[in-house]
Amino acid sequence: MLQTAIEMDKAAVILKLLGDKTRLSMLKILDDNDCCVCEFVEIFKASQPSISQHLRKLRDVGLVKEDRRGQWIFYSVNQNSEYYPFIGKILEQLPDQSYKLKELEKQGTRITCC
Amino acid sequence: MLQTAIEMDKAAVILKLLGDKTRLSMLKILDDNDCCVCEFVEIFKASQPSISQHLRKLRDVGLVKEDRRGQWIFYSVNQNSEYYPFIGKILEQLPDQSYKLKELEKQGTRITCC
DNA sequence: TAATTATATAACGATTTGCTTATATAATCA
DNA sequence: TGATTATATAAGCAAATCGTTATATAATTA
Repeated sequence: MLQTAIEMDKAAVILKLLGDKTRLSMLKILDDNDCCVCEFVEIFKASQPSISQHLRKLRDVGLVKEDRRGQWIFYSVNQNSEYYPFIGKILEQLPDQSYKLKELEKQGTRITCC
Repeated sequence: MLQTAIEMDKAAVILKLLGDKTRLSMLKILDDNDCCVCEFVEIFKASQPSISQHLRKLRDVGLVKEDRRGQWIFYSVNQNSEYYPFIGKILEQLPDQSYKLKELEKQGTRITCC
């Protein structure tokens, strides 16, 4: 094995977090783009608190970080996370989700909002 | 991407299954060895029904298969599963668990039982 | 054939999870 | 400054999860 293996316990915690459709898609999207909460609300047709709570879980283990820009808070993948190499190998096996952001742009929802 | 990406929904289901310390360790062990239920009971210091139920979940999605040999039922990773490439990339990042089987052998628990 | 061993399954309870509603905070705009 | 917009958080509830105990089934052994 090239890099140090992740501990079994920690791996299970991270995988459980990824074991939710919304959070998994979020991470896949964030791997390529910064994104704010209201965009996720639009993309997943979910409530704002629901999205916020998912993001909090990802942030609590350091997988994503937040960055306030004026009124908005943008989230991005934390590439310095000790888990980044681990989840990277998972995310790269998932289908590209960039069409979801393109849809927002088409709707004008991306620009209007953020 | 070289191989076809796994669907997002299916990936989340599989990751949730792997998001349990016992099941994750089981799969890592099974990736290298066949193993019977009583060995897992010994390895994880868990009850027999608990182990059986974990194995059932893995079997229900086709990640493992069973093979009765007399009194015992041996489990192994199902390499024909459509998810095998996906979980393979995860398992290869986990620390080797073969010492757990070696401990059983030292105790004589492996031979006695299976 | 009766007792034992290995495993599966069902029923139940405690805990966790993920959503909802309600409310608080922070930034912007009129 | 007051209203609006974006976000976070708390409380409560329903569903899912995971272990336990009890029991059933299948193979083996005495």
